[in-house]
Amino acid sequence: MFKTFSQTKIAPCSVARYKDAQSQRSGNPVLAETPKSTPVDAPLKAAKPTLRTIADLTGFAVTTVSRALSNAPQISAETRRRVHEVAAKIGYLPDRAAQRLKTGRTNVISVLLDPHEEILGYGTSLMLGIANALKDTPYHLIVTPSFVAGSNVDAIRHIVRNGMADGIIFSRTEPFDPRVRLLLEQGFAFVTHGRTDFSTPHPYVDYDNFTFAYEATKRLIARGRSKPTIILPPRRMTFCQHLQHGFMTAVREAGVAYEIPDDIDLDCPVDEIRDFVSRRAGLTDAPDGFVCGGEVSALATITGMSDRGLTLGAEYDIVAKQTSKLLVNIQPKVETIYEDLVDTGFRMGTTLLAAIGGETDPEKLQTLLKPTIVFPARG
Amino acid sequence: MFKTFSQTKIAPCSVARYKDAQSQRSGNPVLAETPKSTPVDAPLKAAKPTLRTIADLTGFAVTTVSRALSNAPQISAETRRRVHEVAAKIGYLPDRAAQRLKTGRTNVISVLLDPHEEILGYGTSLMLGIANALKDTPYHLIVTPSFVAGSNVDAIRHIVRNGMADGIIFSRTEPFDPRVRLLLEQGFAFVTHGRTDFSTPHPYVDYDNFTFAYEATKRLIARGRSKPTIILPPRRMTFCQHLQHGFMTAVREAGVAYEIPDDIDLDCPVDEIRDFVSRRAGLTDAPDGFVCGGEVSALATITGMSDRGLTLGAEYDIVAKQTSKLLVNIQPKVETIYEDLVDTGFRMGTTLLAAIGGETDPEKLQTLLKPTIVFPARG
DNA sequence: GCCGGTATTTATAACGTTTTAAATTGTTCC
DNA sequence: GGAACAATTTAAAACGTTATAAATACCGGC
Repeated sequence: MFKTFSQTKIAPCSVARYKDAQSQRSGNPVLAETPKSTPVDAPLKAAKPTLRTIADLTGFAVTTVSRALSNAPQISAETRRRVHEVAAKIGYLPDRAAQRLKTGRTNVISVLLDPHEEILGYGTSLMLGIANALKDTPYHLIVTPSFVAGSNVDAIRHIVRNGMADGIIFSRTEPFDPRVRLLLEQGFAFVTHGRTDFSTPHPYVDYDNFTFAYEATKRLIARGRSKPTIILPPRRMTFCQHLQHGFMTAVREAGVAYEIPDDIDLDCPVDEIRDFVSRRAGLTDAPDGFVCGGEVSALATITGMSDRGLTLGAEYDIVAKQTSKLLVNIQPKVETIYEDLVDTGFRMGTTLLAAIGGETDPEKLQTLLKPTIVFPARG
Repeated sequence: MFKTFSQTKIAPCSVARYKDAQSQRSGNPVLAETPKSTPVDAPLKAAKPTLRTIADLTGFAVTTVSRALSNAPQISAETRRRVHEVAAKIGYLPDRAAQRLKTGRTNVISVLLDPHEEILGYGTSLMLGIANALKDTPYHLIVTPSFVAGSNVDAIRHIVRNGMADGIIFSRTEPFDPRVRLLLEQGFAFVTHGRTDFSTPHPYVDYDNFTFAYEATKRLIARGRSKPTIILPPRRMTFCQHLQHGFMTAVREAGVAYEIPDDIDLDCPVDEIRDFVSRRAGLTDAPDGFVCGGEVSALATITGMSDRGLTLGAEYDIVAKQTSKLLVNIQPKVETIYEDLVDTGFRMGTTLLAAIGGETDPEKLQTLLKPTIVFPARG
């Protein structure tokens, strides 16, 4: 089970001749200079096959080959078969640049990266899901960071203005999000993580935060907590209202006391949340149940309460939104409701592809993911 | 400080006519149909200016304009000035597709995304940094996920084979990483986060994990801990050896007992680490000092120890690598040494650009980032 | 006023694809 | 045997840029 290592010598990465990283692309039609060449990876950079190559190989004209590959109707079945066969054999892949130049389609999806998404792999999970949806399509995923948090409308304007992508994905929407307004006005394909209050419908994938907050709060009350509270995201974001609404509904139904902290939110630095919770716990009428919109705030809450000598499960309970394996494995006493961000990304990807493909039915472009509630047996 | 909200009605996103997300790109030379048009964002999708536009406007030939914009030497100063002026005025931006088609350069950097990077914003921080380095260049950042963990050599082969990018960025290198071998063989520009043991040098940005582990271990010993241990990454990765080496050096120098768990690593699920720590703490001769390579493993360790009734700072200490604000703010008693991943990404970006630009001096393409040690005064 | 030479500009072709329009082949029918 | 027509295939042009090679303007010197 345990092993003692002898002190191993780390060979320093010796610095000798340095392989020129350039010198590619000299249109050598045969094989391009094979470098050291382990036999395995030798013939990689062979002459890149084009439509012309297939045309020469089959005897058809370039136009015919192009048509055959795009399965145009006027090509005979036999021709189509033969062309596809040869294309597959020589590993033909259409040149993105040429296609883009000719058609104006970029085959690019742009995902806007908010600095806030740095935390806890939110952005990464979403991207993984999106990439999964794009897997067997010609689409590439390019990430466009907005260096100024919140307002990446300039980045969007740039993408639209210069045709940098066929579609845009972004998160953290506000009720009258200027990004959504801009994209609707320009008729540019996009999908958001989160809804808006615009009267014109637009593609989105959202998590049902109302239900999350409602069920979470109910659970706290069912466990006998008499004063629930909720740590909300910044007020300007749409899903803040959904959370609040769900929380309030459960609270009203049960007729219990409650509290909504006003000067703290999920975007606050972790220590501020921790200190707030700790401070509040020291005053009278402190809450004994927490709905946490994220795992980090849940951890901050636990620490803050623990600073007052209060223990989770004994003096108070937490129900948190779970988006990774972090929280539940570290502190199993926190109850959670799961939001699958990889799946969310996947759905955003397919939704955007549908929108780009011309789908206009809002039914098919709007997804509200219901949380599945699986609380452990009452402990 | 606390505020009670009245139960707000959430207006459901009404579903009416749905704006066609397509119907772009009809080569309207003037302004393209202005949709609803808030006066602000109206003239966005104007006819995209090309070299031809500038040529017509200035009276020069297209070739001359191209040359002037690329600051070719044989263009007269006055011409260059005039062309730049007009280009700026009409907001000219060269067409990426045309440039790529003609030159073969893609102006694309590909970052490989390992599923393991999902945790704790590792990937996102790196990308943010890279994007920052690419900010004022024509380069775009495309993310290429490898769906099978660890071996994304196929993804790389695809990129190289089909000229999908000008350079590649990836992490988690192994001493004789097949990805590095492939790219060196093909003479393709890349930069890694982490070193290898190949005799041919290659561009990298790495964190000095030897020093990290050495200093962390020394700190534990200085605090009076008599049996340090270290939770290492998977053995196959290069930086595992660096960590181990640093740990062992400190241990040998001090002549203290130590222990290296063999069947647990940083990639293990959090609960496995927690359970392992807890189990071990229940046996004899348990370690009383932990060097943790990541924040998550540190949290797992705290919980595991806490399950045995052992408290951080009292019965044991932890020194962990810190890559976010999470850990220190949640549990300030953990001492940390910081690794700035955004900065790392930034350096990887500039390094790769240098490599693509033809730089071959290993001195300029290899960076080893020294941790700055700032431990609080002994408490 | 013409020469050689340099400085500057230009026309033309090409990158690999798709689109438009035209050409070729095959078939049926009188 | 050819007209009319459908089924296939094809040639040529275009997307916006850069590279090659050629043209033109400018200049001093004689």
